[in-house]
Amino acid sequence: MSENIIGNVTRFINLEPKEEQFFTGLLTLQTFPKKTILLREGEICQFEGYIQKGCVRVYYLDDNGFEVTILFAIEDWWISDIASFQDQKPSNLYIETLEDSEIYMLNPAAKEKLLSEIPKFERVFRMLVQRNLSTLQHRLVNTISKSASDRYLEFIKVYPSIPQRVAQYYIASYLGVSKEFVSTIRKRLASKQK
Amino acid sequence: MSENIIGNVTRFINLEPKEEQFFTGLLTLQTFPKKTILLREGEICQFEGYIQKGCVRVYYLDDNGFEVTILFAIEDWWISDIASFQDQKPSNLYIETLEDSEIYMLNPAAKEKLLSEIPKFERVFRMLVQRNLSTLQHRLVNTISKSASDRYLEFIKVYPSIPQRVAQYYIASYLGVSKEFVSTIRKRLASKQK
DNA sequence: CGTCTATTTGAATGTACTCAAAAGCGGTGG
DNA sequence: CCACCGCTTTTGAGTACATTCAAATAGACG
Repeated sequence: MSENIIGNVTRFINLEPKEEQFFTGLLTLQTFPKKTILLREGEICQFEGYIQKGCVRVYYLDDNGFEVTILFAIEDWWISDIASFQDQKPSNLYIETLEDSEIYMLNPAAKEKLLSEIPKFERVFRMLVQRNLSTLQHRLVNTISKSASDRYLEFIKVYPSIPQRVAQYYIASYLGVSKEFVSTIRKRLASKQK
Repeated sequence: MSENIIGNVTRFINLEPKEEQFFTGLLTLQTFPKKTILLREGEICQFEGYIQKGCVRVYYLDDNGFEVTILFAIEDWWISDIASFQDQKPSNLYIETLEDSEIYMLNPAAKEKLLSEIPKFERVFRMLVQRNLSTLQHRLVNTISKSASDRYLEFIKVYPSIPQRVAQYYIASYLGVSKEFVSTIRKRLASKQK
């Protein structure tokens, strides 16, 4: 049933059977069709979500109305706008499903209950934020110091399944290049001339 | 004495006089000359530091040995490699003073004591990490979607004091452009033609 | 099979980079 | 006080990487 999310959490902390039950009792499994917007700019994020099945992206609309993809998330990943969620303040991000998805949703009240009942969950959420921060740091450095084709290569190494699952222009908006240029990169790589 | 750091913390939580004393008792005020490396790649970060006076930068050495500045920090900012500090694992960042600096240092043992004694400090550190995350997200989006001169303009708006305090090539390594190009940008801006 | 969307291709352009050299600036010693 | 040295910034020429725009092709879905 909810094996995966337990597996995810127990990478960081151990749980008694009772604690597992308490935790899963606080979650709601929701299903969303492809292209559902789970959060939009200006809204307050009311969930931390664990993706049981599907694919989601988090993006930002820049000053020119251009979408910049911050993050792709697939099975076994968590998604949220944590700043908006924690402080209950308006988000400046969008979160959208790219496939039909099943997501375990944890709302603010449930999270609070969870943390006061089983404080060691603090660690789980801290780890998630930290990993987020490290990933983002690494990505910023890559964006600054690597060529687009190197970034593409690293991307398909880190997310091997994504290129088959999402449209190429989403990948372009993640890499920070035009959709045409992703096509050019792929052509070059295919002919091995890098 | 330690007014500033108290002011910083009490933006997030209220402190009784006793709690203030307990907190400041855990800190060590250290002074470092310009160009001191406080943390280098491979080391484990043993501090969270509050800058009382001075200027510091956090940078990363990319695959070509090129420095990418992640962050500048001046008075009233905190610095650390939080992932390395929390998990006591080797860092991949460098932290270096750019001016003679006075920094309140909090070591892992002291932080632990602080949190177990005054749990509401959890909030302070959570806010710091979150702010970090938001800033980094914003910076990534800018790096992807704005021209170098727009990024320069935003930089001097956010850090008005930095250009006067640090060498231009540090700013270049923050913006993700060559040092020569920062010079070109400045020339263009000076002649108002953007 | 036709329509809509996504991807590819190519030409022209622009933004930022590299390399090399010159100029500016701050400190130090004669 | 001036001359020199080292470090930083500026300037310019040539180049590379990535973009825009327009058009052609390919894929997906009803």
